[in-house]
Amino acid sequence: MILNRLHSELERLSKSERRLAEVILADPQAVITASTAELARRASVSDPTVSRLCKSLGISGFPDFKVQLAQDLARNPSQVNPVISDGDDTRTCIDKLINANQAALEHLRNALQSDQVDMAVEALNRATRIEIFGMGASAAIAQDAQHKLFRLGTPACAYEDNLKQRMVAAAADSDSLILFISFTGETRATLEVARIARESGAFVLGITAPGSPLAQLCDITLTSGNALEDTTVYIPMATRIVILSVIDLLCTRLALRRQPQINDTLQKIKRSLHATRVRDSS
Amino acid sequence: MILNRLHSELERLSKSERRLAEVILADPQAVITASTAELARRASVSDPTVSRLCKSLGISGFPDFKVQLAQDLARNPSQVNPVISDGDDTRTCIDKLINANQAALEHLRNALQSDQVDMAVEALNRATRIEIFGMGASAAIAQDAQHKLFRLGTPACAYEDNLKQRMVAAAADSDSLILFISFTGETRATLEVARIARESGAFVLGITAPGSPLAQLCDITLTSGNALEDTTVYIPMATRIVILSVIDLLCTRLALRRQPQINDTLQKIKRSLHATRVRDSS
DNA sequence: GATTAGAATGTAATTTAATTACATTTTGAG
DNA sequence: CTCAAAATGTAATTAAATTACATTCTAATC
Repeated sequence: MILNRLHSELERLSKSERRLAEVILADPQAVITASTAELARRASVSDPTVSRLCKSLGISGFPDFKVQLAQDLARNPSQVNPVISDGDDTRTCIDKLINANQAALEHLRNALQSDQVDMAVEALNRATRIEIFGMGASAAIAQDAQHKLFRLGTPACAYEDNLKQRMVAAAADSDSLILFISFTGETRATLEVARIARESGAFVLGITAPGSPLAQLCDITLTSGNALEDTTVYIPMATRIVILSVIDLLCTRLALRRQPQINDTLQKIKRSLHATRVRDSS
Repeated sequence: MILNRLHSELERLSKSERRLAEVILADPQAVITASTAELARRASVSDPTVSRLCKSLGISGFPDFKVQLAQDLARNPSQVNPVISDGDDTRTCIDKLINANQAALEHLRNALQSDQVDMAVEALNRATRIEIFGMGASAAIAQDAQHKLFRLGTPACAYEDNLKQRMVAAAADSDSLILFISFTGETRATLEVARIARESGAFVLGITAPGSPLAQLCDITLTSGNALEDTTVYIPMATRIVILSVIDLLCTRLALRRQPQINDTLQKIKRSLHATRVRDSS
């Protein structure tokens, strides 16, 4: 999302460039039909400033900028200011929230690397036992993951309690896979458990912030959507949706991977999940 | 849709223009980064032909054409069949899954009625105690809801166990609000608990299928996204995202409602949730 | 089958838009 | 207060797109 980047980099920009950015943010729709000169005039800056701003965003030039912006606007039609403010009525809140969540998913689309996903699925497939660790807000997600994974044939269990996590991590072996769910990947307690997990020889899979201390300890890391934090559209919920979607993807791939012989595997998944939904009432 | 028009008017066009149109249709994505000259060369026609084609479509010129095309492509993300099938590679899976989830949110945007939301928030605000009931897959969601709600000042507790739910429902009074999370709203066990809840005089709020037996027992019902089931893009995960988003919306509104005196309430929410995320490690 | 009007297309010129190069101004450190 | 570095604007240049015009093709008529 170009507009998000513009907003989050407002600080970084110089006076004229910021003025320009503000004009763009104020009415993005108008930009896609404008020329360099028009836009420059509207922001009371010179033409080259427009080019420069594009360059500083890593875009080759203004025409390209327009095209990218057009695409973004098409995806998020109601690009209202994504930050919820006090005076917003309920309808506005609904729209902003949904926009933010959709944007989060769009972010995920780009952030996910299919080879990483493949490797994670391969590891999940090999494991004879799957342990899932999530604390605080991630505990609910871990529980959700357990629900999905253990239906796919491998014993899976979620642990919220740090002490239990330690014990489970210590008891794990190379047949185990331990899935860490941690938004920031910086919690001390979680890091210690991860170290224990490594020593035990288990495969360590992280859904966390790439580059974080926790990620360093993982065999494979998939994004927790932490990059969304820098974004104006950041809403705590958004990252949860990102993590849930990642887990969903892993389960879907694993299911496909495990039953390649049956042509319409997905029907099976669907049916099984459908049954789930009805029987135990989701 | 420019591409559709291009396709349907192929007949009408002259030889060179048709050749050009075919090249565009063959790889529209490539067009939005190309220049007139590039595109002309690829179709073995002259530069002006490109301009002419745009004009004959009623578009002012090639740059405008590119912008419109970019928007179209962004809106129809590669027209993939949304149902995941056996042969799909990982990338396709990712795209389909994200598309489905985005569509689910779009559905929610239309399904949510702001007056219903307002009434639910009002009820949440009045309650001195909030109980949250979810079974099976909804248990994780209930836990998540507890996490969010109890930070807003009212004691909130999630129960997965049906027996505990019965006891809590029986013990509730008119100061209590009981939130039922049930995708279908048809589970017998849940219905019985709901009846007990009504008798106790508690306010009964349901996130479930409108019109379902459970919904009949609720004072207010918000959608669980059940209508998505009928849709081709239906993916189990999608409804979970719908329910989570509904809960998120309720919490956001409640937070705004409770602290109207402070101008930038959201900053507070943000900060509080930010703190949450860091402190207890999400 | 030749001739010619009209459409289609390409070539070259022109215009327009965008970017680069350079000069001037502003900003902030010492 | 001075100076260096950054920021910004002006003017020149380049690149892109379009228009004007010439040529070629098409097909209808004699």
